[in-house]
Amino acid sequence: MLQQTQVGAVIGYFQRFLDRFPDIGALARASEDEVLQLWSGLGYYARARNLHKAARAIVDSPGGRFPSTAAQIELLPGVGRSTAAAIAAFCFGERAAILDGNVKRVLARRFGVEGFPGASKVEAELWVLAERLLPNIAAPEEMEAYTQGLMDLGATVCTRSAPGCALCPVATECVARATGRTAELPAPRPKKAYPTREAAWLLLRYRGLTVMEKRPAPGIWGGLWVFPEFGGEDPIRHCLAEFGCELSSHRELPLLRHGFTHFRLEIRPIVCEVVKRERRAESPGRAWFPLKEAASEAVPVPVRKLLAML
DNA sequence: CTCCAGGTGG
DNA sequence: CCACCTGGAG
Repeated sequence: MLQQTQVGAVIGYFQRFLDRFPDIGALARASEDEVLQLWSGLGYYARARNLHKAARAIVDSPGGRFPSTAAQIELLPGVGRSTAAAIAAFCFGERAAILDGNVKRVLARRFGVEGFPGASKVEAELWVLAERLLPNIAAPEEMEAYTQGLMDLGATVCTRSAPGCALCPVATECVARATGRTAELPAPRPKKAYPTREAAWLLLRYRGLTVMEKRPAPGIWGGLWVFPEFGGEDPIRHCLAEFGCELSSHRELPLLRHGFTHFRLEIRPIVCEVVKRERRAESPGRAWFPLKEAASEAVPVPVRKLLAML
């Protein structure tokens, strides 16, 4: 959950998640849809799908036990080099280097690493430094304090703005500090203009029900339920042809904007009042939900917002 | 409103 | 290299 997400946003999700899935077996036995329900609103839903897959992979593995080395842990879906190292260091005392966003900032400043962390060349340089800095431990227990200390240094002292250099244990050896460049290091992400996409969403209302469609994975909101999108001109004709629904009226709600990493989505919500629904087999991946319960399904934030307005 | 943080996988 | 989401800061 903490991959690409800050602690404050995670805590509530983490507690609800562990209440429902107290161990790997419980997670493995659950459906992907239920896992996504508990992840709904947290974003980056591939993490949830991967976590679920990882639980099943562990349960189905020969020993049925959680892998105990960084190299083995990294084979799990959704677990990369840094997360694998963090688990191995904290749980098994392995001498493995982590490199999360906070640590990258500490290293970039302390060693004066130029360039944007994320550029592959800079990334490689940071990994070399992270490995080289690992302490020569006498016992596995020592890895915890080192790893936690490094992460906390970045999270609480070597912060992005206004770092607390006066409190920093490595201030005297810090390149950024010595050259007065703590504000310039690490280099910011190169700016890039990103496009706006538009989408019209149909919010059908019929006897306290609404229809949603399951997005394919991978892709945006993969595995989540989203209002049907349509690109046509005429909601009345579209609803009849696609959903067998006769409308008495339809109205637009205010434009809803949602930002992604690489584009911005402008959602035009169209509330459609259905008076008559033709009986027909539901296509797979499309379902009617009671409006009152829809918000507890696996839905992304904009859908949640719109449900609150219905 | 805009900008930004934050790892993994393809 | 790019795709993937959201909330908080400014």
